[in-house]
Amino acid sequence: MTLGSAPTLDDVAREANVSRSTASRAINGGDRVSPEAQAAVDAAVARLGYTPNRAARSLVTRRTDSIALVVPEPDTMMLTDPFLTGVLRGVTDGIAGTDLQLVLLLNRVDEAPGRIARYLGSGHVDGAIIASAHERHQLEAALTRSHLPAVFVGRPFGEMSHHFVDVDNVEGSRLATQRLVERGCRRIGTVTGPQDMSAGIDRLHGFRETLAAAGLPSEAVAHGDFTAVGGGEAAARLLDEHPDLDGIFAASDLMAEGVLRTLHSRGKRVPDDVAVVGFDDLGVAQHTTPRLTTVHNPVVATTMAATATLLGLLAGAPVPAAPQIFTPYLVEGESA
Amino acid sequence: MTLGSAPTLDDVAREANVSRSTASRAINGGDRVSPEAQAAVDAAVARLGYTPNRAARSLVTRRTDSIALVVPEPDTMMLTDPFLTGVLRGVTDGIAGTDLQLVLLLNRVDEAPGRIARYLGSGHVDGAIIASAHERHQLEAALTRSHLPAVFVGRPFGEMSHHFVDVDNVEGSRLATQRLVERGCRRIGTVTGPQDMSAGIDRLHGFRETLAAAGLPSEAVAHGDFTAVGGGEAAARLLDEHPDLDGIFAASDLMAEGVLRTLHSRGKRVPDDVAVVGFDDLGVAQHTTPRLTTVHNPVVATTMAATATLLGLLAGAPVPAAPQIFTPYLVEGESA
DNA sequence: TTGTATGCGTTATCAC
DNA sequence: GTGATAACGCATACAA
Repeated sequence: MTLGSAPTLDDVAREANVSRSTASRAINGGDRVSPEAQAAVDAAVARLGYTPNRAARSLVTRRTDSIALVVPEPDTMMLTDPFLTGVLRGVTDGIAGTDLQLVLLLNRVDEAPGRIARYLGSGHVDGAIIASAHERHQLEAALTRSHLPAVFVGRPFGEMSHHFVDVDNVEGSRLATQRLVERGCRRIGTVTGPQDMSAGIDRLHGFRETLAAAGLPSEAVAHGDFTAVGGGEAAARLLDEHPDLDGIFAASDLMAEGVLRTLHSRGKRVPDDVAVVGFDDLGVAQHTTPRLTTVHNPVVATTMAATATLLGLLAGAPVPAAPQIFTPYLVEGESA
Repeated sequence: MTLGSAPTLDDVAREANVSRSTASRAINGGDRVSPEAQAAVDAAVARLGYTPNRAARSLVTRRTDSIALVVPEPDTMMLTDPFLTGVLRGVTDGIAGTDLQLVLLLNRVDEAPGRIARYLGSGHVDGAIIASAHERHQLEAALTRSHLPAVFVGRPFGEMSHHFVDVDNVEGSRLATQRLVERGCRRIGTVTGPQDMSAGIDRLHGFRETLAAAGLPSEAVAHGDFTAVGGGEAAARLLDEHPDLDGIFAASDLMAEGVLRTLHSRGKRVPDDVAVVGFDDLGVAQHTTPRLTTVHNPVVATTMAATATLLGLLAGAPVPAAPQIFTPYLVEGESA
């Protein structure tokens, strides 16, 4: 160990008066090492401030000890979505206690497609958590090809061969829509999420099913993009086509915020003229005027579960039989 | 190259009928390789789908080809700050075109301090971008000790030996405060950012200096934490102590949002009773009611500059003489 | 339980 | 311009 360079396993071994292999074993779990040797190595490690060289370890173990969090979201607006925050928090907490690195893979502005898929397929990470997947990104096929352990946060589109964890979006939108129905609304519309994302699709399904079951029409549908601005614009279109609307289900709180703004600017009182229910409960619902009635989406828990599944996969654990689906619940506000 | 395992440099060399050394040279810049050899190697690489093994390369080059983005923010609320979004975007765009990995280092909930400092000092990354640094994190000392190339987004506290890029916070808050003064406000207060962050400190300085220059008192100060909730609470305290306030400078738009909410709940009209100016212009300002007058904070540009500086450091470029300071500007809204 | 020997895939050195 | 060959730091099969 020359001055200035980091201590190596050899330095530790020398310091502890054992062989390199014994030092290695002591450091990695302590299997087949005498208590004395273990103590000597531990002491040497502490004294030298030794940290294993990740590259060298990777080279022989053929693992990188890092996982990727993929957010293939091309829209800058989307990044401000508290959803990403929750995902970040979930993954971060999920790998706490492990020595896994988190490599963040965001879509770059104006970049050619395929970079992320290529990266994932190139063995740079041991596994991946995929959030906010759009159908057009075609990550699923690439993932299938590369055999990289991966878990989706939110149901993927294609063959159900991918692992995923999700919130029950159909049930959530059912809760939201049912609330409007029970409140007495009879002309109910919805501002949907993107229809190339499973969350957007599922929440529209729940909406339609609930209204059908209640014997109410469900043709008042405007598509949003999970942003506040997009939600406001969708609400404007909705009101133009259906001026008599008395209830709106917005498929995300961010969009609901835009809906409230549009309603306000058109002089509609909430909830008296038009009742509104959102979806997510990730912080914005408490800050709207009036406070938003919404459906709680346990993003952090969902993402932590996804991370746990991925860790299991990496450890060679038996494959879970079915995806974990988390249950949403209604959160009282003043808007419906 | 056995089936299922990734192709190695040896495979490429064999396929191209050259030695491993030549293949390596051809792949890394093509210095001292004949055009024929280069072409043969390129073809082989394409045919095999070869990607260099990062661990092996790291081991010999002693570089990891990855940089860390450090957000030592313990408060969950803070993560939702659009500031982080901008930083993320800036770093991501800043390393576009390189093959650098982005390793995200977030503070974990309830974690013992020092993990991030240890990680940075352990040679796992080639460099680091530090955002949202609080004084108590003591990253600066650790960074100085480890000699890890690092660039702060936002001025650090201690010795000025660290590289950093910043927005001119003093000038920004001067613009904001001056706007209130010119509008006719005479009893002006501020909701500050955390006083253990340079942005929080500097914005308070600009506020005080401007009022002093205008011959106005500046004792109406309440400390916030850069969150909407904290801003609202600070505004409440401010109004309790100074009921006659006719202008408030909030040191961030998120806090300004809380300020507006508090003013609304107390029946104060904005801007007629109390004018409000924020700071950041990262998306929330356009969505408040009324639309917020604020100061544009070029976070993405700032962070991209920080990333560029770091890349220069890694490339052994001459150290920039002085930190880059970006200039903020006022953005018209309806609140002041 | 311990140590010896080997190889992981790459770049760098140095003869040719 | 090219190709052997030696590290880089670590984990592990195998012998002791």
